[in-house]
Amino acid sequence: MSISLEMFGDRWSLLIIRDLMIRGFRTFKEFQESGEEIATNILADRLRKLEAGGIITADAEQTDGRKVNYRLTEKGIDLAPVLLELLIWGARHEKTEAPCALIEQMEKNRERILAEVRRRWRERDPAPLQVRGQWRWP
Amino acid sequence: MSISLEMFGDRWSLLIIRDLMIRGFRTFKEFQESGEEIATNILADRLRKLEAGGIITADAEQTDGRKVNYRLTEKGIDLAPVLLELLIWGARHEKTEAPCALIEQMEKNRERILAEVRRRWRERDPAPLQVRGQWRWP
DNA sequence: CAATATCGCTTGCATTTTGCAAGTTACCTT
DNA sequence: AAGGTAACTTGCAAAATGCAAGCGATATTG
Repeated sequence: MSISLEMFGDRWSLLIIRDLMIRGFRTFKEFQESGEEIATNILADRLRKLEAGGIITADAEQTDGRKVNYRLTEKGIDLAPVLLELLIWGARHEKTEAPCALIEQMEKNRERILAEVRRRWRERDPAPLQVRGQWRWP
Repeated sequence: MSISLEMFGDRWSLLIIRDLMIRGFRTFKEFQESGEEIATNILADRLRKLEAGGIITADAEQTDGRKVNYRLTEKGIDLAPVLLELLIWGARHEKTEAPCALIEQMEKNRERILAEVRRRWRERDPAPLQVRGQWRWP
């Protein structure tokens, strides 16, 4: 029962997936300016590898030929439960900013949050789940 | 909502955690000989960092002063849901060996498997995880 | 239409991390 | 006492990463 080292073996891939899934990122520039400080050569390399691994797709935008839209595939969006559990764990064990209510929220609403993430993906809704550092989930 | 790069930012930490949690590994030598081909200096470094991060403990064994027993802390065992979701995802998307039954097993028995993992941790049961003797985790 | 800006990269090189083989130290067995 | 074993450490080579600059294809502006 092995762990895919394709994304969990490096520092950036999972952050890219999270940003696609939760923050609603779509373009190279958004990743570049996200404050994560990822170098552009590494970003290009990781996007290439995630695409090769069937986790994201890269399509040129219609209205602007320079832009490329990156999106999660079904395989990619199926990582939502992993991400959610990871965020729950992080909130419980790694945060100092009173996260207790948040943890309860996330655990109680696990299925609802996952459903919402999947709905957004299906409908190509680009709005982030997270707004200005605050959770929008009721 | 950030992802802990302490373990998810490198190639080996998560494998070490999995081996502690599921395969029942306890000692340096077991990791060394697990077939993962991790270099001993890196292994020592990762064990040190996981300990510093509060995810594992390192205790000298009573009966043999050379041996060190590594175990997950509560913070560490709380990663079980993450691991399980990751294994489910891997089984669904990355395996060729007829995993359909296995996926169903894992998804249907999610809570039972987690309970079993936690029980073994609580009782310090070193046996690798099996589910009702039906199948093993290689 | 020409000049300029933007987007998604690539390139060259310095720095950091990793991998490999060979020790080293403390402890255990005979 | 001699030899083996467990858990490391060390030195050096190889690979991955980070950084700054540049490049080609659009798009926008004047």
